[in-house]
Amino acid sequence: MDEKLTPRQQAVLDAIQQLRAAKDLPPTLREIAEAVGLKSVASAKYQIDQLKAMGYLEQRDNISRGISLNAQGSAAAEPTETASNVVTGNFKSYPLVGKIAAGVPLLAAENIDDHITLPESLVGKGDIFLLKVQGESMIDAAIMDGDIIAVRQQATADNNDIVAALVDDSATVKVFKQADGHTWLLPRNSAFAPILGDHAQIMGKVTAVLRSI
Amino acid sequence: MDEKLTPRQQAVLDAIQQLRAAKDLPPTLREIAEAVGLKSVASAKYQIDQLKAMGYLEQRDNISRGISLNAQGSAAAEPTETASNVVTGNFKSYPLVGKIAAGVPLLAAENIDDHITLPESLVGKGDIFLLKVQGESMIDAAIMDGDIIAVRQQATADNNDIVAALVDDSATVKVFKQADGHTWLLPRNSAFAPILGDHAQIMGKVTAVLRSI
DNA sequence: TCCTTTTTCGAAAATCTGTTTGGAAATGTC
DNA sequence: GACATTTCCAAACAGATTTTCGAAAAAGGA
Repeated sequence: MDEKLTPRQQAVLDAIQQLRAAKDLPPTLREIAEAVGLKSVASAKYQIDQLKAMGYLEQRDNISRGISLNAQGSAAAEPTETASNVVTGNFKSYPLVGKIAAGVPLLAAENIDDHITLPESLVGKGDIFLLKVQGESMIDAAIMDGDIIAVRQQATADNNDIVAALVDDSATVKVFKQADGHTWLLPRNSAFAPILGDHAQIMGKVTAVLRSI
Repeated sequence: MDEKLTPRQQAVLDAIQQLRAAKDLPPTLREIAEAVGLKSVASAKYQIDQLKAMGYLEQRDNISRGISLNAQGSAAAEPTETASNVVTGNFKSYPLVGKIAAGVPLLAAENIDDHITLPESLVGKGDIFLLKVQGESMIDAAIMDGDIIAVRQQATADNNDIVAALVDDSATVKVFKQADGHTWLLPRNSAFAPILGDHAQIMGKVTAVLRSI
């Protein structure tokens, strides 16, 4: 791969920068083609693909206006093939559920304290909400008081999954276990006792743990 | 038209701001709907139309991602008063440091495996890099093998800070302690022994812990 | 010239995104 | 309850945007 930029490539980069500044939005392929004098979007895409391979810019798949210039166009910043691509992943805004009001749907407005935007790759796919952990009952599973956990909503779980459950209208985080026809919610702290979870409502499975120190 | 914002309207404004910050792109109606828990794009459009009529935002016709917050809508810039403020912060792309090559600056390209974009409020301010934890030596501090930690670069630390340090060209995470004129790096796992850290290089202080399950 | 590589093009396909529509559900008022 | 208003929904639609494909044109090299 050649290190130098062709005039056309330079023009494309300039056009992207200019269009982005003008409208405060990254341009579409059509807009780029028009600005540079290419008559087909496919030609614009060809140029974009080249520049992407050289590391000058990034483009998110199948997302409109997903082109972003790479800060330093240094071709030295060859994209490492081994690198998992967490960067260009999707971001979503997840609700942080606070005190849970009895008899109210979990994600009702009155239950939601806040929204936090996180990369989907961190918390996983599905219907995710966030919960702030109270207490030390899961300390041996490396979940501390004050941690924020991501929970994927599901009505049941597999044995040994870490789940969030509603017991007597308060949320708790425990290990899910079914045995002898009963459901148990096990703490991961020898100072706490298992809870019989037959009447608990499983809110979902814990998919991520976040902690600010 | 009422001047006050309903909770939903506030959530929509917050979501727009967060999503825009996270991806550096205005969100689509579907992304907004998903973020605030609306199940139909039409509902999101309804909210957008309301806010547009109230002057909180503008939308360019028939162009993708054409939503822009109105500066005047300072009400939008302010996070909900009741909401804890993990949200509205800036988003930055942080380098994930992999294997550390001896004699090479920490953040040289060859040390960096990937970049992950996260809210600054989660990892804190300063020069932050990410590190994947290897081993169980900090399990009693709720840091597991495979966790990703955020490290704020600093040459020294206070007693009992959790730090990342370079010992014999390999990175380790320990508790920092100075006593008797010596620097100690203490594990948080009774199966491991303290390390004399007089010749270790402190890389920085751990400011956040992330774990995907 | 002959051949290879690079670049462009047009058209169709696939996907994403905004809009419209009619109705249902929730909420508030009388 | 009856009624109006607000909010939400699902589906269909139309326009916008990216992707793919084959082929042609342009550019270089031996």
